[in-house]
Amino acid sequence: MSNELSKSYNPKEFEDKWYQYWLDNKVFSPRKGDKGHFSIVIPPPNVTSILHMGHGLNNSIQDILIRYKRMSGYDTLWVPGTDHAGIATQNVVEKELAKEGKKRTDFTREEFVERVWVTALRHQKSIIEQLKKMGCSCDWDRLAFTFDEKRSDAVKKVFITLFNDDMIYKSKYIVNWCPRCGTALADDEVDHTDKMGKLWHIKYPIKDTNDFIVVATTRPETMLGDTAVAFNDKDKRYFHLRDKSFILPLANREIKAIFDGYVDPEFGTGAVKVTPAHDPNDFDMGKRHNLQFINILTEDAKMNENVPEKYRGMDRYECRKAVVEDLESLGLLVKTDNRKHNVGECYRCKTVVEPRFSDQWFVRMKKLAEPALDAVKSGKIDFIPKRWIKVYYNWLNNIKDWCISRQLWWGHRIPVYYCKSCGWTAAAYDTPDRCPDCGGIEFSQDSDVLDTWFSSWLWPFSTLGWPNDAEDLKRFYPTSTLVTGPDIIFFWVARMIMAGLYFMKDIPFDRVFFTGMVMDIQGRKMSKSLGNGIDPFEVIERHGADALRYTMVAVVSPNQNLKLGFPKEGDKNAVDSFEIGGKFANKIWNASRFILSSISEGFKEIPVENIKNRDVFDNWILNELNQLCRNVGSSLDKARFNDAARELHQFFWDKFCDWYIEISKGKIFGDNQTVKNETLSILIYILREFLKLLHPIMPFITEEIYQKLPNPELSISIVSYPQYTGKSSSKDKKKAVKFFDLLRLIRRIRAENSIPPEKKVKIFVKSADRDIKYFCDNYNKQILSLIKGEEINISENMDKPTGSSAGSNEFCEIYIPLEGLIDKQKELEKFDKEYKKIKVDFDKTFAKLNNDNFIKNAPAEVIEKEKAKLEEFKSKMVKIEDNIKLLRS
RNA sequence: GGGCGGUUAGCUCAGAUGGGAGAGCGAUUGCUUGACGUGCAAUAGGUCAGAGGUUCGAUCCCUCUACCGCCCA
Repeated sequence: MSNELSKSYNPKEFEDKWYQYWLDNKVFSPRKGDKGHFSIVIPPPNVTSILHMGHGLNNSIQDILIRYKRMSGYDTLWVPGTDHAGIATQNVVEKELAKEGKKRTDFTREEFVERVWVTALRHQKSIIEQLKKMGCSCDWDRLAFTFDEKRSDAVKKVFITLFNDDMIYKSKYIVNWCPRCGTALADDEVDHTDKMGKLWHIKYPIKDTNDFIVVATTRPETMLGDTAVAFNDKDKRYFHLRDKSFILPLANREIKAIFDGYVDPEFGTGAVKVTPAHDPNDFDMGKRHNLQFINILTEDAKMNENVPEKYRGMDRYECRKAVVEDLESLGLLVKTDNRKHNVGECYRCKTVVEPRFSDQWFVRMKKLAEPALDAVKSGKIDFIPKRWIKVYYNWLNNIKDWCISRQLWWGHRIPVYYCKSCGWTAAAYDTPDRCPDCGGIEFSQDSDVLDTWFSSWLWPFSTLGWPNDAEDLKRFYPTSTLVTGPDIIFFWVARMIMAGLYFMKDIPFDRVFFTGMVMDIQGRKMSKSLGNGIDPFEVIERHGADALRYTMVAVVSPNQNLKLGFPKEGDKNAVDSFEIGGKFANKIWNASRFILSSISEGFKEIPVENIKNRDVFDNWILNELNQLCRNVGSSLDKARFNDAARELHQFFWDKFCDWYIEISKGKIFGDNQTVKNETLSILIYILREFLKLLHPIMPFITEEIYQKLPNPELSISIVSYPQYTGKSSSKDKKKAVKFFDLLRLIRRIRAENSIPPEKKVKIFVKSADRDIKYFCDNYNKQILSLIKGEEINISENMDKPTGSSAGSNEFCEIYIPLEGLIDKQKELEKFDKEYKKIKVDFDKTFAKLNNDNFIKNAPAEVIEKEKAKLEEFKSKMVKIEDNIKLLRS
């Protein structure tokens, strides 16, 4: 038959083919249904480079949700897109230019931006290809970019609205400044790490005395910008200095003493130098005490004209060295300690940030934060895992205004215009025609651009057509689940909730699923500098996209980061985490191959409900499938992806392949044509339903096989997801398990006695159990083939044949005559060990049941269960005792 | 300094509402078994970090300690 599968699983042969097929048949387009909508907006990957493993995980999960909901009959939309990533992308291009020996400033702003566009679009193209390779079922007709025309309109609209609502203001403020990027950074764009540094203790002479005060600092060069020395306002030790001033060494300026609650009297001498233009705390004190703000650094962190001539033009670290040397030669350096202190670094380029006093734009956050807090507190938005809620609360409760201006070229230009004649300022879509104040006609636009997050916080509605009254907006907003990393809970998640509530008057999504972070096998973050990243596309190359997807979802746990290993070319010892998925795919492939190859010409599938003569195993596997439908569905509903993956794996491998297919062989290779057709029909049915259940996780292999089964529909992607029928019977389950236990017991005896496989053995079963007897009589052929037996005899009463090895379980005893091959001593040891093991359990249960308090307090059903356990242990023990007696006699 | 997580088999991790410790990988042993050696069968391996407490009963709840990680100042 033409429907046979090729000999081995080779995903390359069909993955691309099916993706194209899905596109051609518009499988990913929304379909109106009666179940309402389910929509996801992709966390837009940065166009700084191609995708990494974090994206692999994140997008696999989104696709699983989308495909699951699509099959479940929802009107489903997954909006794809990318992020222009202001600083990051500009940095990438600047690095490219540096390789050519050029700088950004060698170009005009327009030329440079043009150049960034080229890079951005190139990366966007790769990202889209990669998402397709992974099988992501995005609706590509709705592709968005945070910096495209539609999103730019949304950004302008939002800025202008907030500006007019007095929610945006411009102010001189001390911001985190990255001297390499030449721009301000938001608080959360600064990474803080503890680093070993030095604490210098410096003498500041007190004016008109021979006395001095000692201050300590980790950044001595900033002293050139000092404008005060501060003490705690309750520190009596220094009250006598209240009206004194100090001579600032090196600069020889006079600075005054201030008293402020901020100063910790326990720290050092209790005296602190104050540099209002270069330290955020000092900035606050400077404002409180009306100090002078002296900026001593240029934009690239060199000393400027406000320091003594000697130091001008020096880099901040060079200057630090010079200052320390000079202080030392003047005898003003008291001592130098080693000290751990906290250093802020630019999250994009790792340069140490410098607090800088400058003009910046801010959004007032308080008013936005409150409803955002309520949305989560009231449960309108749910977080998975829940613990992130606390982190979210904590941030919103301590919210600070958001610095949104960036001194970059790549980004949304701030839509603020200044009248060149009178300074009149307004936010507008385009350059105003005429100044309403002075009638002037010349304007300049603010040169700064907006923080990237100022466009991404609009993503859930800007992608659906806002600010237009778009159809998509009505149909898909609010979106359903957001899948993202907890590292951007402040940057992005919280702000999207604020923007949604402010502009749409509704939450942007009702559930946020936070993924774990992808780590290398040693538990370190994957990073370019460590070179420990795994390229998802190398994994696809080796194992296929299905294996990648399955593995990540199987390995992930809702609370935990995930560790993944993947050997580089030629490295044979390294762990390959993705084998899990590869092996599973291979198993599915081969089992399917077996089933398909058993279909002969002219076979007609019989609907399962029409098969009347189902046996114990048919009923058992159908019931297991029904349970599987329930478990997988509920796991996916709860976003417990690893549970779903495990359940599917267990069902298919341990139940379907190991038992059902094996047992069915006896039937499909038998003479009874009706039994053969019916069994094959059940095999096909189970396989097909399983493929549907698995499809959201492994879309390609499931489509490939599904299409080869009889009567496929257009695509497995759009058939209904199998549902739990509500009915389940455990009757045949108990019987089937009894059968499996019987075979396991026989196999164990064989294995323990190292009986060679070619040796066919006679088996004697002593049992009064009706089911056991039934199986021995009716499944003789299957049993003998599954355990390599010659014949099987069953009787309620029999003596143990001499020279036989024995084993027992709750329901039966098994004897296998071995004609003197058995080692009596070994046999005794085996029973002894087994007996001791059960005895421990027995004693525990026995003690429990003899504890009055237990009987008095424990629920009846628990007591019943314990009693049943006791009986079970007892019966096992008796059987083992009998065997021991026989051996000894 | 404040907060949040983690500590379960050699490794990676599961273990809803407390009631007989699990999976995958790895290890050991034996297998060209009518699809699969990316396989089959069997076996071994755990004071559930430590110490208290609550309870008839604790891997699970509470307190403290140790170590590891993350976030915020």
